[in-house]
Amino acid sequence: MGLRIYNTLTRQKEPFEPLTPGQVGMYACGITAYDLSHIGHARSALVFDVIRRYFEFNGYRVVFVRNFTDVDDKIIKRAEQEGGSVGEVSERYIAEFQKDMESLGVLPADVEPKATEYIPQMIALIERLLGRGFAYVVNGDVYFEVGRFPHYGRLSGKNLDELLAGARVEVDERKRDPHDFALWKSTKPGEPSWESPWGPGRPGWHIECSAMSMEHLGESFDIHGGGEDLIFPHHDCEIAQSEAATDKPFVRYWIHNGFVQIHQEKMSKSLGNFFTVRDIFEKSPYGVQVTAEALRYFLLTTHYRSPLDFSDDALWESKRALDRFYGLFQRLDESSGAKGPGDRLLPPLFERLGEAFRQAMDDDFNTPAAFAQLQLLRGELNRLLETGLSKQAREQAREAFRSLGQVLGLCQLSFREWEFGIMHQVHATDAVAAAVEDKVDVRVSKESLTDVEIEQKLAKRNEARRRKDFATADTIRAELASLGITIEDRPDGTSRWKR
RNA sequence: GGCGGCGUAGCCAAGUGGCUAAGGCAGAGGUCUGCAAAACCUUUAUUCCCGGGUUCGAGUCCCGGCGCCGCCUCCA
Repeated sequence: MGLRIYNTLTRQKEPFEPLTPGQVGMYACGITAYDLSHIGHARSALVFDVIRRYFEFNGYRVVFVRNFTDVDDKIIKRAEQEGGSVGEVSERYIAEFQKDMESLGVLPADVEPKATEYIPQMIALIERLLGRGFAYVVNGDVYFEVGRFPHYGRLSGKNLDELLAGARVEVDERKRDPHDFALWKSTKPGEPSWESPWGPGRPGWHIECSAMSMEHLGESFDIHGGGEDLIFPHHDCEIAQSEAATDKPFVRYWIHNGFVQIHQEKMSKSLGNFFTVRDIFEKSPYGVQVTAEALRYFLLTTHYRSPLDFSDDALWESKRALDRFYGLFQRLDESSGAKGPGDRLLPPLFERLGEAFRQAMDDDFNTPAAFAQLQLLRGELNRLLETGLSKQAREQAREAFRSLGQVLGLCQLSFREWEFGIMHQVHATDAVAAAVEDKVDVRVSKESLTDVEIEQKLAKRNEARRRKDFATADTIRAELASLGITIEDRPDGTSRWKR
């Protein structure tokens, strides 16, 4: 059936047909680098990361561009506050963003252009617009004249009359229409500026994405996306500028992700109700990889276009769901020497659930439905494990999760890297609060025993169990439990353990 | 005021005209176990915010309510 994508432009799902067979050009609006990224930024980055991974999973050659806005009012303001230069501020927060994305397992884009490195392209584009009569110059500023572009507002479904009716914009007397937007802003004292045919200044926000995307992907390309708040005015302005300049359709598929909310309210800097990605990692009682996977899982349990309510409880619920996967991976790793009566059932199982997984992802990247297939596969394998699977079959099973999980960036760790402990008895939020309050690093206490020491204690315990000395056995188990180590006894008298 | 979206079990969340409404988390009972843990089995929505309508048939389409959210200004 093939991939179908919900296109904001047409407000319906459409079959995906790339401009060039086998290739995909996609551009995602990245961050304005003036502060640490919050979970909302992470969601957006993750959504496009997964979309990109899924295209690659399907064998497309993808060119993925994600930009950085490194000059704008907020960065300038921040630089004034911090006493640094605009370049220092933006460089710092770009580095922080990249650090956060690496923690989260969001792959770097193929190109990560910065606005200030594309000034010549922007100037060229503005000149084109001036030459074609879509823009005008006023005292060193250049504005795009929205009235000249017949479809302005098509993406957001707005028209100029409606916009005016609800206008909350300050009317700038120099503009011919209140909705005309700046392509080039003349410099003010103390601000960074570049030379241009209209005097020193800096680019408007919208023009940078048009210039950078066309530079790397061409005047028409497949996919452009970002948070849903960018639909208007940002993306409508991009369409207007780009198409006015080229007379070509700018983008074929517009993809927008929904917001992260806190208590049913938009998470945003201006509302002050945000959690940074850094907060999550710092407060987490788990290591980076485990926290990242829990956060990824959480952010993908809701379809990308729906709002997603963030809470600690919901995040750690995702962690618990992942525990079940890694518990299975641990069992799959054990060499029991079983013959494997269930082996022949595996190929059709992988076939069926793998196909269902692809169908889910094909349906506008329906990650929640795709998760359901992985969970079904988990259940089936747990059952088959009881009937018996050969070592080879178990390796294939693990590989199936690795392969499908690759698309979502999940299930890639070894079970020894996963951390099961700590949250089993204690409520997640309490544990986090306790850890923060007591300044106790929970991870330290969990790692206070080496694998060898654990094995030694287990050997002592199982020796006691053989003597039916259950008091001693239970004492050892309690001791390990207090260190965040869980014991699971096997039927044959041996035991496995989890951190 | 204009535009758009959402309302499915205790919680999270798929499903957009047709077999018995996915899946997860949490809960309950059971199997296994010395006891646990894990896993497995059973169990949790005669019903999809409310009221009409279209249809042989609707959670799914239409109309009208109610509630919530977003955009219209920088914003992922």
